Amino acid sequence: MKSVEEMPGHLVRRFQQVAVAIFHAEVGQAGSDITPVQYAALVAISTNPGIDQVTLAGLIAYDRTTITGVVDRLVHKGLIVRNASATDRRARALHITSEGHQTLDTIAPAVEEAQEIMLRGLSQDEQKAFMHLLQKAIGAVNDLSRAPMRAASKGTQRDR
Amino acid sequence: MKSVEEMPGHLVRRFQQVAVAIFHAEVGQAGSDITPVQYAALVAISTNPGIDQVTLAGLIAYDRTTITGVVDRLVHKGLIVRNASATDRRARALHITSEGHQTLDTIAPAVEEAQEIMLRGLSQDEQKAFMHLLQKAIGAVNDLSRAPMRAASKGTQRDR
DNA sequence: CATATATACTCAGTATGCTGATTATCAGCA
DNA sequence: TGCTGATAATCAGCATACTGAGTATATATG
Repeated sequence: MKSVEEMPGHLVRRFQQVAVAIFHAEVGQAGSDITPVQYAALVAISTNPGIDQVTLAGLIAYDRTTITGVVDRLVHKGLIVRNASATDRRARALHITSEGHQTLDTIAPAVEEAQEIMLRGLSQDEQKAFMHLLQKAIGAVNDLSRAPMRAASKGTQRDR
Repeated sequence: MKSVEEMPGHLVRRFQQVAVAIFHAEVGQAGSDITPVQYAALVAISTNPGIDQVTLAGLIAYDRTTITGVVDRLVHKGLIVRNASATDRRARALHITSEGHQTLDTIAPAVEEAQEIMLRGLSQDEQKAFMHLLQKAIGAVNDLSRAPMRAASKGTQRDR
Protein backbone atom coordinates (compact mmCIF):
# COMPACT_ATOMS: atom_id res chain seq x y z
CA MET A 1 0.00 0.00 0.00
CA LYS A 2 1.32 3.39 -0.99
CA SER A 3 1.88 5.87 1.83
CA VAL A 4 -0.61 8.71 1.94
CA GLU A 5 2.33 11.10 1.66
CA GLU A 6 2.78 9.89 -1.89
CA MET A 7 -0.84 10.50 -2.79
CA PRO A 8 -1.68 13.78 -4.49
CA GLY A 9 -5.07 13.84 -2.79
CA HIS A 10 -3.57 13.81 0.67
CA LEU A 11 -0.87 16.34 -0.15
CA VAL A 12 -3.33 18.73 -1.69
CA ARG A 13 -5.60 18.50 1.33
CA ARG A 14 -2.60 19.28 3.52
CA PHE A 15 -1.47 22.22 1.43
CA GLN A 16 -4.95 23.65 1.39
CA GLN A 17 -5.11 23.36 5.14
CA VAL A 18 -1.88 25.30 5.56
CA ALA A 19 -2.91 27.85 2.93
CA VAL A 20 -6.10 28.65 4.82
CA ALA A 21 -4.18 29.01 8.09
CA ILE A 22 -1.70 31.40 6.46
CA PHE A 23 -4.50 33.44 4.93
CA HIS A 24 -6.26 33.79 8.27
CA ALA A 25 -3.03 34.76 10.03
CA GLU A 26 -2.04 37.44 7.51
CA VAL A 27 -5.48 38.90 6.90
CA GLY A 28 -6.27 38.75 10.60
CA GLN A 29 -3.16 40.77 11.31
CA ALA A 30 -4.43 43.32 8.81
CA GLY A 31 -7.54 43.68 10.96
CA SER A 32 -10.12 41.59 9.07
CA ASP A 33 -11.79 38.28 9.86
CA ILE A 34 -12.74 37.59 6.24
CA THR A 35 -12.14 34.02 5.08
CA PRO A 36 -10.41 32.87 1.87
CA VAL A 37 -13.77 31.79 0.50
CA GLN A 38 -15.42 35.09 1.34
CA TYR A 39 -12.48 36.95 -0.15
CA ALA A 40 -12.76 35.22 -3.52
CA ALA A 41 -16.49 35.86 -3.60
CA LEU A 42 -16.04 39.51 -2.68
CA VAL A 43 -13.46 40.03 -5.43
CA ALA A 44 -15.75 38.38 -7.98
CA ILE A 45 -18.70 40.54 -6.93
CA SER A 46 -16.52 43.63 -7.06
CA THR A 47 -15.45 42.76 -10.60
CA ASN A 48 -18.96 41.78 -11.73
CA PRO A 49 -21.47 44.14 -10.16
CA GLY A 50 -25.03 42.82 -10.25
CA ILE A 51 -23.95 39.22 -10.67
CA ASP A 52 -26.39 36.52 -9.59
CA GLN A 53 -25.45 33.74 -7.19
CA VAL A 54 -25.28 30.88 -9.67
CA THR A 55 -22.97 32.80 -11.98
CA LEU A 56 -20.86 33.86 -9.03
CA ALA A 57 -20.61 30.25 -7.89
CA GLY A 58 -19.46 29.22 -11.37
CA LEU A 59 -16.77 31.90 -11.50
CA ILE A 60 -15.06 30.75 -8.34
CA ALA A 61 -16.16 27.09 -8.50
CA TYR A 62 -18.31 27.01 -5.38
CA ASP A 63 -21.29 24.76 -4.99
CA ARG A 64 -24.60 26.58 -5.38
CA THR A 65 -25.65 25.56 -1.88
CA THR A 66 -22.37 26.80 -0.41
CA ILE A 67 -22.65 30.22 -2.00
CA THR A 68 -25.89 30.92 -0.13
CA GLY A 69 -24.16 30.88 3.23
CA VAL A 70 -21.12 32.76 2.00
CA VAL A 71 -23.29 35.54 0.58
CA ASP A 72 -25.31 35.59 3.81
CA ARG A 73 -22.18 36.24 5.82
CA LEU A 74 -20.86 38.91 3.45
CA VAL A 75 -24.22 40.68 3.65
CA HIS A 76 -24.22 40.37 7.42
CA LYS A 77 -20.77 41.94 7.54
CA GLY A 78 -22.02 44.81 5.41
CA LEU A 79 -19.56 44.12 2.59
CA ILE A 80 -22.18 43.43 -0.10
CA VAL A 81 -25.91 43.92 -0.66
CA ARG A 82 -28.32 41.34 -2.09
CA ASN A 83 -31.32 42.63 -4.02
CA ALA A 84 -33.94 41.01 -6.19
CA SER A 85 -32.90 41.03 -9.84
CA ALA A 86 -34.81 43.45 -12.04
CA THR A 87 -34.92 41.03 -14.95
CA ASP A 88 -35.39 37.67 -13.23
CA ARG A 89 -37.40 37.48 -10.06
CA ARG A 90 -35.82 34.14 -9.15
CA ALA A 91 -32.35 35.66 -9.03
CA ARG A 92 -30.59 37.97 -6.60
CA ALA A 93 -28.30 40.70 -7.86
CA LEU A 94 -25.17 41.18 -5.75
CA HIS A 95 -23.28 44.45 -5.36
CA ILE A 96 -20.29 45.36 -3.26
CA THR A 97 -20.68 48.20 -0.76
CA SER A 98 -18.22 51.00 -0.07
CA GLU A 99 -17.27 49.10 3.06
CA GLY A 100 -16.62 46.07 0.90
CA HIS A 101 -14.36 48.08 -1.35
CA GLN A 102 -12.57 49.48 1.64
CA THR A 103 -12.03 46.01 3.07
CA LEU A 104 -10.58 44.78 -0.23
CA ASP A 105 -8.19 47.73 -0.33
CA THR A 106 -7.19 47.26 3.28
CA ILE A 107 -6.39 43.57 3.09
CA ALA A 108 -4.87 43.49 -0.41
CA PRO A 109 -1.25 43.54 0.81
CA ALA A 110 -1.98 40.82 3.38
CA VAL A 111 -3.56 38.62 0.73
CA GLU A 112 -0.53 39.06 -1.51
CA GLU A 113 1.77 38.32 1.36
CA ALA A 114 -0.16 35.17 2.23
CA GLN A 115 0.27 33.82 -1.29
CA GLU A 116 3.99 34.39 -1.09
CA ILE A 117 4.30 32.69 2.26
CA MET A 118 2.49 29.61 0.94
CA LEU A 119 5.16 29.17 -1.70
CA ARG A 120 8.14 30.24 0.36
CA GLY A 121 9.68 26.78 0.09
CA LEU A 122 10.01 27.12 -3.67
CA SER A 123 12.38 29.18 -5.80
CA GLN A 124 10.95 31.66 -8.30
CA ASP A 125 11.32 29.14 -11.12
CA GLU A 126 9.79 26.41 -9.03
CA GLN A 127 6.87 28.63 -8.09
CA LYS A 128 6.22 29.32 -11.74
CA ALA A 129 6.41 25.64 -12.61
CA PHE A 130 4.18 24.69 -9.70
CA MET A 131 1.50 27.18 -10.63
CA HIS A 132 1.61 26.03 -14.23
CA LEU A 133 1.27 22.36 -13.31
CA LEU A 134 -1.51 23.12 -10.84
CA GLN A 135 -3.50 25.02 -13.44
CA LYS A 136 -2.91 22.32 -16.03
CA ALA A 137 -3.94 19.50 -13.70
CA ILE A 138 -7.10 21.31 -12.63
CA GLY A 139 -8.01 22.12 -16.21
CA ALA A 140 -8.09 18.43 -17.06
CA VAL A 141 -10.49 17.48 -14.27
CA ASN A 142 -12.57 20.64 -13.93
CA ASP A 143 -15.76 18.88 -14.95
CA LEU A 144 -15.44 16.09 -12.37
CA SER A 145 -16.86 18.01 -9.42
CA ARG A 146 -20.37 19.21 -8.78
CA ALA A 147 -19.13 22.80 -8.86
CA PRO A 148 -16.99 23.20 -11.98
CA MET A 149 -15.41 26.50 -12.88
CA ARG A 150 -17.56 28.30 -15.45
CA ALA A 151 -16.98 31.52 -17.33
CA ALA A 152 -19.72 34.10 -16.96
CA SER A 153 -19.98 34.43 -20.75
CA LYS A 154 -23.44 33.50 -21.97
CA GLY A 155 -26.15 36.11 -21.52
CA THR A 156 -25.22 36.84 -17.94
CA GLN A 157 -27.31 39.65 -16.53
CA ARG A 158 -25.11 42.30 -15.04
CA ASP A 159 -25.20 46.02 -14.56
CA ARG A 160 -24.25 47.91 -17.65
CA MET B 1 -5.64 43.20 -8.21
CA LYS B 2 -4.43 39.77 -9.20
CA SER B 3 -7.08 37.31 -10.40
CA VAL B 4 -7.86 34.52 -7.96
CA GLU B 5 -6.89 32.08 -10.70
CA GLU B 6 -3.31 33.22 -10.27
CA MET B 7 -3.37 32.67 -6.54
CA PRO B 8 -2.00 29.38 -5.25
CA GLY B 9 -4.49 29.41 -2.38
CA HIS B 10 -7.46 29.46 -4.70
CA LEU B 11 -6.05 26.87 -7.07
CA VAL B 12 -5.21 24.50 -4.27
CA ARG B 13 -8.69 24.83 -2.83
CA ARG B 14 -10.08 24.02 -6.27
CA PHE B 15 -7.84 21.01 -6.80
CA GLN B 16 -8.70 19.66 -3.39
CA GLN B 17 -12.37 20.02 -4.20
CA VAL B 18 -12.00 18.01 -7.39
CA ALA B 19 -9.77 15.45 -5.69
CA VAL B 20 -12.42 14.75 -3.07
CA ALA B 21 -15.11 14.40 -5.75
CA ILE B 22 -12.95 11.93 -7.70
CA PHE B 23 -12.21 9.93 -4.57
CA HIS B 24 -15.90 9.68 -3.72
CA ALA B 25 -16.80 8.67 -7.25
CA GLU B 26 -14.18 5.93 -7.54
CA VAL B 27 -14.49 4.51 -4.03
CA GLY B 28 -18.27 4.75 -4.20
CA GLN B 29 -18.22 2.68 -7.36
CA ALA B 30 -16.17 0.11 -5.45
CA GLY B 31 -19.04 -0.12 -2.97
CA SER B 32 -17.80 1.98 -0.05
CA ASP B 33 -18.92 5.33 1.32
CA ILE B 34 -15.64 5.97 3.14
CA THR B 35 -14.28 9.51 2.79
CA PRO B 36 -10.72 10.58 1.92
CA VAL B 37 -10.21 11.70 5.49
CA GLN B 38 -11.53 8.46 6.93
CA TYR B 39 -9.39 6.49 4.50
CA ALA B 40 -6.16 8.19 5.59
CA ALA B 41 -7.04 7.63 9.23
CA LEU B 42 -7.89 3.98 8.62
CA VAL B 43 -4.60 3.36 6.84
CA ALA B 44 -2.67 5.01 9.67
CA ILE B 45 -4.47 2.93 12.29
CA SER B 46 -3.85 -0.21 10.27
CA THR B 47 -0.15 0.57 10.09
CA ASN B 48 0.09 1.62 13.76
CA PRO B 49 -2.12 -0.67 15.84
CA GLY B 50 -2.90 0.72 19.29
CA ILE B 51 -2.13 4.30 18.28
CA ASP B 52 -3.74 7.08 20.32
CA GLN B 53 -5.76 9.87 18.76
CA VAL B 54 -3.26 12.68 19.18
CA THR B 55 -0.48 10.68 17.55
CA LEU B 56 -2.84 9.62 14.79
CA ALA B 57 -3.81 13.25 14.21
CA GLY B 58 -0.13 14.19 13.95
CA LEU B 59 0.63 11.46 11.43
CA ILE B 60 -1.99 12.63 8.96
CA ALA B 61 -2.03 16.30 10.02
CA TYR B 62 -5.57 16.50 11.30
CA ASP B 63 -6.66 18.81 14.04
CA ARG B 64 -7.17 17.09 17.39
CA THR B 65 -10.79 18.17 17.48
CA THR B 66 -11.41 16.87 13.97
CA ILE B 67 -10.02 13.43 14.70
CA THR B 68 -12.66 12.84 17.38
CA GLY B 69 -15.48 12.88 14.86
CA VAL B 70 -13.54 10.92 12.25
CA VAL B 71 -12.79 8.17 14.76
CA ASP B 72 -16.41 8.20 15.89
CA ARG B 73 -17.59 7.54 12.38
CA LEU B 74 -15.03 4.80 11.74
CA VAL B 75 -16.09 3.08 14.97
CA HIS B 76 -19.73 3.47 14.01
CA LYS B 77 -19.02 1.84 10.66
CA GLY B 78 -17.33 -1.05 12.46
CA LEU B 79 -13.97 -0.47 10.78
CA ILE B 80 -12.02 0.23 13.99
CA VAL B 81 -12.42 -0.18 17.74
CA ARG B 82 -11.60 2.42 20.38
CA ASN B 83 -10.50 1.15 23.80
CA ALA B 84 -9.04 2.79 26.86
CA SER B 85 -5.25 2.69 26.77
CA ALA B 86 -3.67 0.28 29.22
CA THR B 87 -0.80 2.65 30.01
CA ASP B 88 -2.54 6.06 29.99
CA ARG B 89 -6.11 6.34 31.08
CA ARG B 90 -6.50 9.66 29.31
CA ALA B 91 -5.76 8.07 25.95
CA ARG B 92 -7.74 5.78 23.65
CA ALA B 93 -6.00 2.96 21.81
CA LEU B 94 -7.26 2.45 18.27
CA HIS B 95 -7.23 -0.84 16.38
CA ILE B 96 -8.52 -1.78 12.98
CA THR B 97 -11.11 -4.57 12.77
CA SER B 98 -11.21 -7.40 10.27
CA GLU B 99 -13.97 -5.47 8.52
CA GLY B 100 -11.64 -2.49 8.39
CA HIS B 101 -8.94 -4.60 6.80
CA GLN B 102 -11.42 -5.98 4.34
CA THR B 103 -12.58 -2.50 3.41
CA LEU B 104 -9.00 -1.37 2.82
CA ASP B 105 -8.38 -4.36 0.56
CA THR B 106 -11.61 -3.85 -1.32
CA ILE B 107 -11.13 -0.19 -2.11
CA ALA B 108 -7.36 -0.20 -2.70
CA PRO B 109 -7.65 -0.29 -6.51
CA ALA B 110 -10.25 2.48 -6.49
CA VAL B 111 -8.04 4.69 -4.33
CA GLU B 112 -5.12 4.14 -6.70
CA GLU B 113 -7.32 4.87 -9.66
CA ALA B 114 -8.57 8.08 -8.06
CA GLN B 115 -5.02 9.36 -7.60
CA GLU B 116 -4.30 8.71 -11.26
CA ILE B 117 -7.43 10.47 -12.42
CA MET B 118 -6.55 13.55 -10.39
CA LEU B 119 -3.31 13.89 -12.33
CA ARG B 120 -4.58 12.80 -15.71
CA GLY B 121 -3.84 16.22 -17.20
CA LEU B 122 -0.13 15.81 -16.55
CA SER B 123 2.47 13.65 -18.26
CA GLN B 124 4.48 11.16 -16.21
CA ASP B 125 7.34 13.62 -15.91
CA GLU B 126 5.01 16.42 -15.00
CA GLN B 127 3.30 14.30 -12.37
CA LYS B 128 6.65 13.55 -10.81
CA ALA B 129 7.63 17.21 -10.85
CA PHE B 130 4.27 18.26 -9.44
CA MET B 131 4.45 15.81 -6.55
CA HIS B 132 7.98 16.90 -5.79
CA LEU B 133 7.08 20.59 -5.73
CA LEU B 134 3.99 19.93 -3.66
CA GLN B 135 5.95 18.04 -1.04
CA LYS B 136 8.66 20.67 -1.02
CA ALA B 137 6.22 23.54 -0.65
CA ILE B 138 4.36 21.82 2.18
CA GLY B 139 7.57 20.97 3.97
CA ALA B 140 8.46 24.65 4.21
CA VAL B 141 5.17 25.69 5.82
CA ASN B 142 4.26 22.59 7.80
CA ASP B 143 4.49 24.40 11.12
CA LEU B 144 2.13 27.22 10.11
CA SER B 145 -1.13 25.39 10.77
CA ARG B 146 -2.67 24.27 14.01
CA ALA B 147 -2.35 20.66 12.90
CA PRO B 148 1.20 20.15 11.61
CA MET B 149 2.40 16.79 10.37
CA ARG B 150 4.33 14.99 13.10
CA ALA B 151 6.20 11.72 13.07
CA ALA B 152 5.17 9.20 15.70
CA SER B 153 8.75 8.84 16.88
CA LYS B 154 9.07 9.86 20.54
CA GLY B 155 7.92 7.35 23.11
CA THR B 156 4.68 6.69 21.33
CA GLN B 157 2.73 3.93 23.03
CA ARG B 158 1.75 1.26 20.59
CA ASP B 159 1.20 -2.47 20.64
CA ARG B 160 4.38 -4.43 20.64
C1' DC C 1 3.62 13.90 49.11
C1' DA C 2 1.26 18.13 47.29
C1' DT C 3 0.92 21.18 43.84
C1' DA C 4 1.70 23.14 39.26
C1' DT C 5 1.89 22.16 34.66
C1' DA C 6 1.15 19.49 30.71
C1' DT C 7 -1.42 16.24 28.04
C1' DA C 8 -5.55 13.34 25.86
C1' DC C 9 -9.85 13.86 24.81
C1' DT C 10 -14.36 16.01 24.27
C1' DC C 11 -17.73 19.62 23.40
C1' DA C 12 -19.91 24.07 21.72
C1' DG C 13 -19.86 27.17 18.09
C1' DT C 14 -18.71 28.76 13.30
C1' DA C 15 -17.52 28.17 8.26
C1' DT C 16 -16.95 25.55 4.28
C1' DG C 17 -18.60 21.74 0.96
C1' DC C 18 -21.48 18.26 -0.44
C1' DT C 19 -26.31 15.35 -1.55
C1' DG C 20 -30.85 15.73 -2.30
C1' DA C 21 -35.36 18.04 -1.87
C1' DT C 22 -38.48 22.07 -2.27
C1' DT C 23 -40.30 26.54 -3.90
C1' DA C 24 -40.71 30.22 -7.08
C1' DT C 25 -40.11 31.64 -11.55
C1' DC C 26 -38.87 31.52 -16.38
C1' DA C 27 -38.78 29.79 -21.18
C1' DG C 28 -40.03 26.81 -24.93
C1' DC C 29 -43.50 24.68 -27.32
C1' DA C 30 -48.00 22.43 -28.63
C1' DT D 1 -52.38 30.43 -23.85
C1' DG D 2 -51.33 26.47 -20.97
C1' DC D 3 -48.21 22.90 -19.87
C1' DT D 4 -43.59 21.01 -19.35
C1' DG D 5 -39.05 21.25 -18.36
C1' DA D 6 -35.29 24.11 -16.82
C1' DT D 7 -33.36 27.37 -13.64
C1' DA D 8 -32.31 30.44 -9.10
C1' DA D 9 -32.31 30.13 -4.56
C1' DT D 10 -32.95 27.95 -0.19
C1' DC D 11 -33.12 24.34 3.28
C1' DA D 12 -32.10 19.98 5.96
C1' DG D 13 -28.63 16.82 6.92
C1' DC D 14 -23.87 15.13 7.05
C1' DA D 15 -18.62 15.50 7.11
C1' DT D 16 -14.53 18.07 7.50
C1' DA D 17 -11.70 21.92 9.91
C1' DC D 18 -10.97 25.38 13.07
C1' DT D 19 -11.16 28.38 17.89
C1' DG D 20 -11.60 28.12 22.48
C1' DA D 21 -13.05 25.95 26.75
C1' DG D 22 -13.61 22.15 30.00
C1' DT D 23 -12.60 17.47 32.27
C1' DA D 24 -9.71 13.72 33.53
C1' DT D 25 -5.30 12.09 34.10
C1' DA D 26 -0.24 12.13 34.05
C1' DT D 27 4.19 14.15 35.10
C1' DA D 28 7.47 17.23 37.14
C1' DT D 29 8.99 19.70 41.00
C1' DG D 30 9.58 21.64 45.51
